[in-house]
Order: sequence, then structure tokens, then C-alpha cells
Amino acid sequence: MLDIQLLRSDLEGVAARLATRGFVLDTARFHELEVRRKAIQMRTQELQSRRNSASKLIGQAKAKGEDTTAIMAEVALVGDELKTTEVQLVELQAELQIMLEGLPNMPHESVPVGASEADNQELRRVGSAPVFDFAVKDHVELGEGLGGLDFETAAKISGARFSVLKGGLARLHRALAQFMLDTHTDQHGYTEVYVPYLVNAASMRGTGQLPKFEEDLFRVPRQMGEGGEQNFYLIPTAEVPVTNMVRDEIVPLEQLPLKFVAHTPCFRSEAGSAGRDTRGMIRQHQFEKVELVQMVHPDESPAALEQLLGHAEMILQKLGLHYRVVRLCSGDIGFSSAITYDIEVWLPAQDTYREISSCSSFEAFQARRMQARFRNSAGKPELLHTLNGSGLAVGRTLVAVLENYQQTDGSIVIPEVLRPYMGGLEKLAR
RNA sequence: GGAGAGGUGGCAGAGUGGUCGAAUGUACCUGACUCGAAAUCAGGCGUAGCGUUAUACGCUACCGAGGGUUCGAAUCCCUCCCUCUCCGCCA
Repeated sequence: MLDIQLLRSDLEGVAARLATRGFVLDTARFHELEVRRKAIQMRTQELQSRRNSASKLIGQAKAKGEDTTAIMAEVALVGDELKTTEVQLVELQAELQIMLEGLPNMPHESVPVGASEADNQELRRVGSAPVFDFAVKDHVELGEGLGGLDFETAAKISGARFSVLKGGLARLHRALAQFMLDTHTDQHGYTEVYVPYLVNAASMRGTGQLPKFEEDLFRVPRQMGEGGEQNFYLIPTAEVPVTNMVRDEIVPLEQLPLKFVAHTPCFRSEAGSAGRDTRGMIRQHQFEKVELVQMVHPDESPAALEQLLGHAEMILQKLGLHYRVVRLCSGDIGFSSAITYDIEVWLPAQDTYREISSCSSFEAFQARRMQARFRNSAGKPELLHTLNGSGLAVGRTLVAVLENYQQTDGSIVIPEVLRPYMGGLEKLAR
């Protein structure tokens, strides 16, 4: 959520910056709502003030046993008008809130202006693509050849966009997640957390999935007591439960930065992706991810983003996978993000780079929605900055390992760093 | 699932329908004392919104959430959520 003060003081400036990401801010409507809000709020507060002082007088008069009928008649009139203005004020503020919650974050100054993916900037390539002297297979062919990847059974159990892993492949998948967690906790200073996979609407609102992107989520309805209805949502990323740990909290300054890592399943409806990436494990309704989350002092967030990106890259380096880092342009960054770097891993069978991690700084955008604060050196509560990034998407990393470490006979050499997690096994073969 | 007890400032914890944004303690800040500190004493110290650009002033709202009664609600009524204790069931 953007700071409403900023919209009031520099509406055109905000509109211009949002325009770089292709968002049209209805400045006329905002202005009109604000004018009405201001008038009605002032009137309401004036009436409340009169009612309060009158009520106080009534109390004093009654204590002395005096007659109060005159003053009570007067305050009744105030009450009548108050009833209408209070309702109007609540409605106006709700309208403003809805509008405000629908506004995306402003891209950071460093973000290149662009319309789409095509305008993203490649920052660097790290490592080199493996060279094969035979026709490469994709991960589906490799996985099925090993008898460890089964989409038909997954389709029977659930439907499209699910997978079943078996045997060595299932273990390799687990090994990847363990390796990532251990690296981030032992070497990068993150605290591992285990969190709920079902969250409430307030949490989804806090990180920005709601109210705008409900169609991307799996909703789990539940009936509470009489008439009380509260949905759960399956998390689309660990970012949601982990970041919301600090919702409505005031973190002591000396505890910053907070650095958490969580390994969770992620659930996405992929409502807008019909027909995209239908083959293989690239785009699933359910996948595993190791997620890095940081809550930091505002002054520290640019440096923290660079570090977090480095932590994610380290996993690929240790696995010996070739990748590139891309700086997303203003037209391609996510709704809540101020800056985003994508890490794209080399997939030889597709002869291209595919996103395997997305590292973002949200600045105070999520913190403002969540009222996630810290106590600054002056002792006053101030909004935190939040960041997160995949470190990494486990399913896609499995795909990358299969395709990059494949041998002529369809077997897979296991990267050295994973072997301790595989009981010392060096190769996956049928 | 059954029975009971609770939810109030950073934390702990009082609170009679009116003078309660809320006692008290603690934490924190300032000052006095001290070479300095501790202890002690005095004062200050919630969040948000509006007027208003403002660490100053005024007003408003906020005592789990929402609704109701009332001139007036932390306090009374209703609904919901959450926490704790005991019993039952369960991994």
C-alpha cells in the first residue's frame, strides 16, 4: 500500500511513477473522494465534539440533581445529524481504502522503464552451459526413463499440473530442499521457520495477494459459528506466512535484521496460464520452494536485496548450474515490488534460461499494509522494509539438475554437494 | 466435541454507565543527587486520523473484532474470533 500522505501531497508525481509500470491512476477520482472525505470528516468530528461536551455537562448536572431536559433535547439534534455523517464517513473511507489497496507499488528509481519482459536487463551470466555430444533429452523424458516421474498417475489422483515423484528422483527432490535449507541456515545466517500452509485473508492482504489476485489462489471455505464465514487460503509462497509473522508487531531495533528461511509447498491456481508450460514440472498447481525473507531497517534494504540475491545465486553455484541474473523493468515487476531481480537457470533441452528465483524488495509497501514496524532510535514506531526471494524453487531446480547433468544413457550424475543427502550415491540410473 | 476462565498501553495489571486514553508497577526518556554508576527523588512517556506542510496546539477515534442499548459504553446486551485450564477423541 502506498502512503496516502504522498498521494495527497504529490498526486501527479505518484501517477507518473505508476505510469512507468503501465498503471493508470485515476487522479480525478482520488481528488474528488479526498475533497468529500475532508468535508465530511471535519463536520463529523465537530458534531462528535459537541456531543461529547454536552454529555459531560449532563453527567455533571445529574450529579448535582439539576434538570437536564433542555440540554438533552439539544444534543438529540446533534445525534440525528451525526448518524448520517458517520455513515457517510465510513463509506467514503472504505472507498478510499479500496482504491488505495488496488494501487501497485512504485518502482524504485533504479528500475529501468520498460513495457514488458522484452525490456528487462540482463546483468550477468555466471558459469557456462554444459556441452553435449549427443541429443539432449528434456526432464520429462529423463524422469520417465528413470521410472521416477509420473504425470499420468498424478492426473488420475488430482488432475493436470500435478506430478508424482518416485524412488531416487523423489529423494533427489528432497535432497535439494535439505541442501538449500542447510546452506542458508549454516552459511547465510537465516533462521529456519516452519509455518502454516493455510492462512487467513488478513495475511493475504498483508503481502498483497488480496484483494486483487484472489483468482490466483486456492480458497478453502469454512463455516465458522453462526453466520461467521472465514476462508482459509492455501499459500502461493512461504512469503505470505513468514512475512506476516511481523504483522501488527513492533520489533525492537536491536533485533534487526530479521532473516528467515522456510521450506514449504506452494499452491497456485495458474488461472491465467492456460496452455502455458503444460509439459513437465515447470508450472504446477503444487510445488516446493525454499524461501528467504528479511525484515530490515529502511536504510539497509538496498544492501539487503543484493545480499539476498547473492544467497540465492550461491545455491546455483554450488550445484554447478549455469544461470543469468536479470533486472526486471518497470512493466514486468510484481504488484507489491519496488525492485525485482530474477535468476534464470539454463535448461539445455529448451535451449533457454528459465526463471528459478525472484528476489524483491517491497520497501514499506507490505509493511504499511501489515503495520509491521520497528522502534527507531528516537523511540518512535516506523515501518520496516520487507524483502524476499526464492532460494530456490525446488521443482525447477530438480528440472535443471536432470537436464544439465544428463548422460548419454539417460542416467543423471548427482552434483557433489547433494551426495551427502543421497547416501553417497553418485549417479541416478534405471 | 463438552465444561470453565480470560482478551485493557512495550510488558504486567486495576477499572463503580459520566470528571477514563484509562490507576498502579515495570521498561524507557529527561532532570536532581554522584567523580561516575547503582539506589533514591521529581517530571515525562500509547497508536492513528483530521485541522495542517509541523516533534507545537486543538479536535476525533481506538480497551480482541463487529453490531446494539444510551444524551453518554473499557464497563450493559448480542454475534463472532482468539488464548488458557480440565474432560473426551486423535497423529
